[in-house]
Amino acid sequence: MARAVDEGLLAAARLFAGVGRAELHRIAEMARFVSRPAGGEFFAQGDPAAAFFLLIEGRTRIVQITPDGQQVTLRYIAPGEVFGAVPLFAGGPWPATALAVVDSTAARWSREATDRLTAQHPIILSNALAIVGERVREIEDRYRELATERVEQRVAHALLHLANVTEKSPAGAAIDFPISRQDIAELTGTTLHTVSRILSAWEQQGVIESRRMHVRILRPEGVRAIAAEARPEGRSRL
Amino acid sequence: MARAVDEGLLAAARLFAGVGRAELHRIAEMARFVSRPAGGEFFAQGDPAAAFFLLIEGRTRIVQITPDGQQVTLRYIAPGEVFGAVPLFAGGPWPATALAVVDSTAARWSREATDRLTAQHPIILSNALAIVGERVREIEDRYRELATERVEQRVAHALLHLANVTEKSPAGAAIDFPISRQDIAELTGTTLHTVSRILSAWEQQGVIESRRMHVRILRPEGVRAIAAEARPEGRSRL
DNA sequence: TCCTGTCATTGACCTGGAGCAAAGACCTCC
DNA sequence: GGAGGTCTTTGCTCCAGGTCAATGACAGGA
Repeated sequence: MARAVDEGLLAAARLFAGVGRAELHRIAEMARFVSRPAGGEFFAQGDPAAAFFLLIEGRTRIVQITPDGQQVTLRYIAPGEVFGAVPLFAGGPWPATALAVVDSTAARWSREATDRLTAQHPIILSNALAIVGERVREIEDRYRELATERVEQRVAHALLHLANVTEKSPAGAAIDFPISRQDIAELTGTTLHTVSRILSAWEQQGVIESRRMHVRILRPEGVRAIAAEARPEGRSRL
Repeated sequence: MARAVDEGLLAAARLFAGVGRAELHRIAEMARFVSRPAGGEFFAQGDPAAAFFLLIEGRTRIVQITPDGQQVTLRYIAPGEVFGAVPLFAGGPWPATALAVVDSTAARWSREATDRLTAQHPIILSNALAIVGERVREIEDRYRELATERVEQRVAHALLHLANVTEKSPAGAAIDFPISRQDIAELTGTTLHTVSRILSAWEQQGVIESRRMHVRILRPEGVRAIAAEARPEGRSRL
């Protein structure tokens, strides 16, 4: 069990950009460690927001649960990313639940620690603003996708994002954590059945490779083409 | 033509909460006025973000335009609300366009003015963080709606929001600016045809009253009932 | 008053993808 | 190895809502 935060990770985190090495050490000491097994939760929708987290290891997803039990995944968190900060700053209860996808460990700063942090290092406040601003942009993009694109395109976008496929990417990229059809459906606003059909089709075309709880992109440019696809006729048929 | 910002409005704006009266005066002087006729734009998607705005008068909407020309409305801005701030803090170009719905006037602070502002009044930074945080929450809620609710419910939610219907509301509430079926469609991720059919039905049931470019809610509780309406059965596991 | 442009309504049709159901394919633990 | 649980695949059906098309209702300008 880790006793001290890896300061390298802290230094790499955008939130702490501009903070000195020595200060970083003190900041690290203000954090508490929290570990959750796969499926466990760091915080639950409805509980009062009383801390923010920095994921150290593992993978976590932020999920909203509707009154009738449907789950909507807002985002996946990778190590080095901050989560839970928005509700802390905006006030009110957690609007969503943070679920560990695999065994995960996070550093946790309480509200009091956060207050001291921002008071002593105003730079953190502007960093946070930039980070949250970027989050707004991302979610707005996802909103636009959901409003205008067809399921197939949204799934393509999601896979590219989850597999960290960028402009300059290698030939193949795998999603490096277990993910089910259901998970992808909750992330793209569709059903596991539709996701299954889509992935089957793509696998037959050879653009991806997929086993249970696992997806690997074989031809990123193929997936990217589907994601960008405007509305060419007659290519449906899954 | 207004020469000086109404300081009352500034004082009321959350962004400046906690700033002294005298300081407020100085802040007001740092602003430039911008007026746009109905249909005009304050900034355009793709241009570099170089300022943030506070709407003084009128009504403005933030719209994203997709590569194939579809428009998606992200939000409507009422007087007293800040817009354009997120891209300014997050960096990069405007991710959307700000269109005046009716003749509108805004106060505009340049990037330089903003830098001075936040340097002199760190409180503004935390206010901004809270505001942006709330924006995240709103857009996430809209995202969840789009992913899980049917068109009719989304339109109901949109009308309630645009007409400022709250828990404790009067019997009837009108949307106090001109709005077309197309506008509502762009806000709810559907088509003007579907909106037209829905509004016609509601009008026949007497829950709303609607003329060209105009919608009035007659029975808020009726609209709210539609907004809350659970999906036809579908008891999920869990 | 008519003309023209914008907005709204409605009917008819079609389809993407949700819902349902049943049958594999794996995985883990006795 | 077998049993039971969890994923996945796939065929079939169905319908909400998108698309197409035509008509109607206003409004402002000349």
